[in-house]
Amino acid sequence: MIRQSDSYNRILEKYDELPRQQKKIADYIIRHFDEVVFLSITKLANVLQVSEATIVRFAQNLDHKGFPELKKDLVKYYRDYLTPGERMKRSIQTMPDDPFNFARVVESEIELLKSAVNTIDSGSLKQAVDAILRANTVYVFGNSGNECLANHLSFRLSRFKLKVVQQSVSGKNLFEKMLVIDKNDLIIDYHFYKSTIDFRRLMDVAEEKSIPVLLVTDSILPPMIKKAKIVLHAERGPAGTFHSQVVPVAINNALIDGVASRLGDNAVKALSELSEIRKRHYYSDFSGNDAGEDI
Amino acid sequence: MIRQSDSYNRILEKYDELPRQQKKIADYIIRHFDEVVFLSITKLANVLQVSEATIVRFAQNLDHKGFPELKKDLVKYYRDYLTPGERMKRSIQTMPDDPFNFARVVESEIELLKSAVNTIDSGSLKQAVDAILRANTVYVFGNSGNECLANHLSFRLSRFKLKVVQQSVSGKNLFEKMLVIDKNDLIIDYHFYKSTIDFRRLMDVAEEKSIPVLLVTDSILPPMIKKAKIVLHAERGPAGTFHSQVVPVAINNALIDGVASRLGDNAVKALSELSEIRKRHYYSDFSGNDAGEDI
DNA sequence: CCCAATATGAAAATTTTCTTTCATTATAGC
DNA sequence: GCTATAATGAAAGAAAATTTTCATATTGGG
Repeated sequence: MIRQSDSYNRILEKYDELPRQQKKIADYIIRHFDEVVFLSITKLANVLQVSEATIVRFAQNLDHKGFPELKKDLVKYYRDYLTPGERMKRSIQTMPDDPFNFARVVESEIELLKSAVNTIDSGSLKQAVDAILRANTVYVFGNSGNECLANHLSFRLSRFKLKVVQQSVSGKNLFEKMLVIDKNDLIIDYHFYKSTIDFRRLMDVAEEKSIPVLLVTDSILPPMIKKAKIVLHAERGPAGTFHSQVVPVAINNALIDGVASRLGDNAVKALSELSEIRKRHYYSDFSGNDAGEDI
Repeated sequence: MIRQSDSYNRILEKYDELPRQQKKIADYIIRHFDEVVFLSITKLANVLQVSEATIVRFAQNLDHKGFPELKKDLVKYYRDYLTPGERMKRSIQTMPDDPFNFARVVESEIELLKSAVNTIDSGSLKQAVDAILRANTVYVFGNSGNECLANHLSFRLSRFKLKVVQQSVSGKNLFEKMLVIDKNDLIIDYHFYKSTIDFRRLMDVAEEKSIPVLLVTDSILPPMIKKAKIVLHAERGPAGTFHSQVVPVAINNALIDGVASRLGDNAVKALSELSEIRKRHYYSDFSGNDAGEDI
C-alpha cells in the first residue's frame, strides 16, 4: 500500500472535503499511481473527462503550487518505493542492523533475485542453452571474484559429458589459452561492473576469430556487450556494497536446467554412468552405503 | 537484458556510428533508464552537460521524430518490463512449464532461501565469524561440486587481508595438505548429501589434532556433524533434483558480511588498499576511467 | 424554490519544453 | 597541416503543457 507520500497522505486527509470532480481525480491517482507519473495534465484530463483547470485546482487544494509539483511528488514516491532497485536498497537499510542476522542477508538476496527476473528473458536463455549444446568445446572464463562462477558452471556441464574447459587466467596467458579456441566452440565469460584489459582482449580475439561469446554481466554499456553474441544481464545490488554472487549462480542454475532438459534422458544417463564408474573404481572398497556424492 | 525496446535496440545498432556527445547520451540512457523516463530534455541536457539540440539530434538519429517520441518509447518499455511485479507475473503466466523460464528457477531458489532462514541461527553464524577471525589461517575445503563455494569464500576473505588457503584436493594429497594445519587454524568444509572417505579423513585428522571445523552442510546425520565444532545447516532442495548452490552462496555472503562488519574500518581499508595497488601497478596504463573492478 | 457560495469548463495567457537555425568548433581524409 | 565534412551549442522560434480568467453550472442551506 502507498505510504509516506506527502501527496498520498494529503489526498487521504482532504478527501472528504473534495468536490465531486476532484474526488474522481483523487480516486484515479490512488488507483493508478504508476500511470499518473507518466501522464501530462492534458492526457490525464482526457482520461478522466475532467477539465485541466480542475486538475490544477486539485493540486492546489493539496497545497501544491501546481500540477507539475504534484506530479514531482508522485514520481518521487514512485521512484523511492515502487522501483525494484530502490525497494531493495530500502529494505536492506531498514532491516535491523545485526550483522549476524541470516534473515537480513536472505531478504536482500531474494529482492535481488526478483529484480533479476526482469532482466533475463527466456529468449536469451534459450539461445544460451542452444549455444552450449552446439559448441564443440565450451570454454568458461572467470577471474578472481568470478572464478567460482566459472568453476560452478563448468563442473556441472562436464557432468553431462559436455566438453568443458575452465579458464581462470589473466594477462598474457590469456592469449595462449585462446589459441586453441575456434568458431565452433563457445566462450562463456562472467564480467561485472567495468570492462578490464583482459576482458577487452578476450572480446577482441573472439571477434577476430568469430568465436561466439556468452556474456553474463551486470553492465549494459555497449562497449561491454556489443561484441557478445548472447548476453544475460542481471543487477547484483547497489554499487558500493558487497556484490552477491547469488544472482549469477541462479543464472548458472537456469543454464544447467536448460541444458539438462534439452539433453533429456542423455543427461540422466551421463550422470548415472559417472556414479557407476565412481562406485566401481574409487569407492567400492569402502564401507557400505555411503559411497555416493550428490549431484 | 533490455530487449524488445525499439529505442534500446536502435541505440545498440547505431552506437558505433554515433559521435562523441551522442555516445554520452546513449551511455546515460542505457545506464539510467529509470531516470531518463522522468526527465525533460532540459534537465537531461543539464545532467549530461550536453546541449538540448544534440539530444534532439540523437533522438532523430534513432529514427524518432523528436525527443518526446524517444521518451515515449523508453516509457513504454519501462512500464511493460521494469515495473515491479509486472515482468515476474508476465513470464510465469506466459510459459508455465518452459525450461527456459528464469522466473521459475528464481521462484524455487527463493523458496529454498526462505526455508534456509529457519535452519541457520544467528548464534552459529556469530560463532562461525568469530572462529574465522580468531584463526591463524583459514583452510577452506571444497571438492568437485563444492569447489566453487570454497573458491568464493576464500577469495572474499582474502580480500580482507585474512590468511586464507583454498584446498580443493582429494585422496592422499589431503593428508599432505593437512600436515601444516594446527589447532590455531580453522578448517571450513562444504559437504552435502552423504559423507565420503575424504570427508571422514578430514574430520578424523581434525579431531586428532584438535583443529576446529566449520561445516556447511545439508545433512544433520550425526556421523556428518558430530565432529564439527560449528555447523551451518540448510536444505538445498528435494533429493533427486539438481541441487542449487544458491543457499550455500547465501551462507557465504552471511559469513562475509559478518566478517566485514566485525572488521569495520579495517575491511574498508583492506579493500581500498587493494584497489590502490591495482591502480598503480596493473591497470594505470589503460584508457581513462574503466580501470577498476568490482568488489 | 431561491440565493449565495463554490465548483467547473472553455479559452486565453503564461510558462515550460522542444525544435530549428546558424555561427563556431571538432574531426577525418588527404 | 589543410580542407571538406560533420558535430556542437546558443539562441530564436514553434509547440506543448500548465495556469489563470471568466462565464456558466452545481450545490447546499434557508
